[in-house]
Amino acid sequence: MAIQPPTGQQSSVMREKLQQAGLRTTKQRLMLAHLLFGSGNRHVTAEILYAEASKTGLGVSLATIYNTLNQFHEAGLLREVIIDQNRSYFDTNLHEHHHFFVESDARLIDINEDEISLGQMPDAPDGFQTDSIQVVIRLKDA
Amino acid sequence: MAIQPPTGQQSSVMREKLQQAGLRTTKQRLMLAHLLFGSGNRHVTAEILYAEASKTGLGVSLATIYNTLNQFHEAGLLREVIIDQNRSYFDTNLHEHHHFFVESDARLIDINEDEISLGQMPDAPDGFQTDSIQVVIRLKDA
DNA sequence: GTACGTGCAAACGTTTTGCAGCGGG
DNA sequence: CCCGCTGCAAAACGTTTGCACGTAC
Repeated sequence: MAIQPPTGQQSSVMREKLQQAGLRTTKQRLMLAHLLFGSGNRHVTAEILYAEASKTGLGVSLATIYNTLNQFHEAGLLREVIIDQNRSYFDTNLHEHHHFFVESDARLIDINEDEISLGQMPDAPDGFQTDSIQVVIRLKDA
Repeated sequence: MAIQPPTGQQSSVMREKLQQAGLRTTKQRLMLAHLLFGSGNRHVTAEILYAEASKTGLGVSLATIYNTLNQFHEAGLLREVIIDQNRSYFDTNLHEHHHFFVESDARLIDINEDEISLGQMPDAPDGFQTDSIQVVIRLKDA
């Protein structure tokens, strides 16, 4: 096995992930992919990801963060969660699932699949089809 | 019975509504209340309401539209529906209910209460309590 | 009369865009 | 080598705010 480049062992995995999505494997995208997909499911805003990315040696501009999040989203690597008027959230968990939203600190929490079950859901009105079903449970401090 | 002011017969109804909410009955608020509550349940954005208000004789500034929507919301006369990243929706239907969202034209449609039933919903995590449960079914053109 | 509402314009925070230069394929 | 990506700054967008004036009570 070849010696890994300084960007870390995960590089080749992330490299493949980007290539499969039809995206060029630039330094910034590899680094962001590593932050996003390197450690389980995550919910990020541009601001959060920018803060993390800024801590790494590699510099990234906020514009690139936005561009990259949008590209990853279009490429199907991320889901968008519309839950807060003030910022966009992206979720690395691609399965249809639902969320708690803690209003006091703008934090998103996955609802465990076996804790929720939908009852009867309506058919889409004539001329439309259902794209997705999203359940949001807003939480306040007890 | 006294002769009604030129603002129309509904004025006294709206006047009471505002007074009960602890809001002063200004010309603008009465006009906006009439647009919002005068004809069944509605889903409005600031932009939509501004367009309608501008058509009436009475002038209103966009800032007043925003202020008024927020005040009505705080006073409990409107519900906020977070469903679109680009604009805030307000709903005159105060009951907990759910929505279709037509992505192609950013339109909100109420889901009839008897067409939907929730199954098992999770308890709020420790330290929190459920504030609201919102189901959004996103629609695309068939 | 006075506290609150309104209108305007300017400020705000988030997100997008135009463009010159860099770098992956 | 070329086209796409990056960074920066500027623009765009919906929304909020500061202040002078007007008005409900």
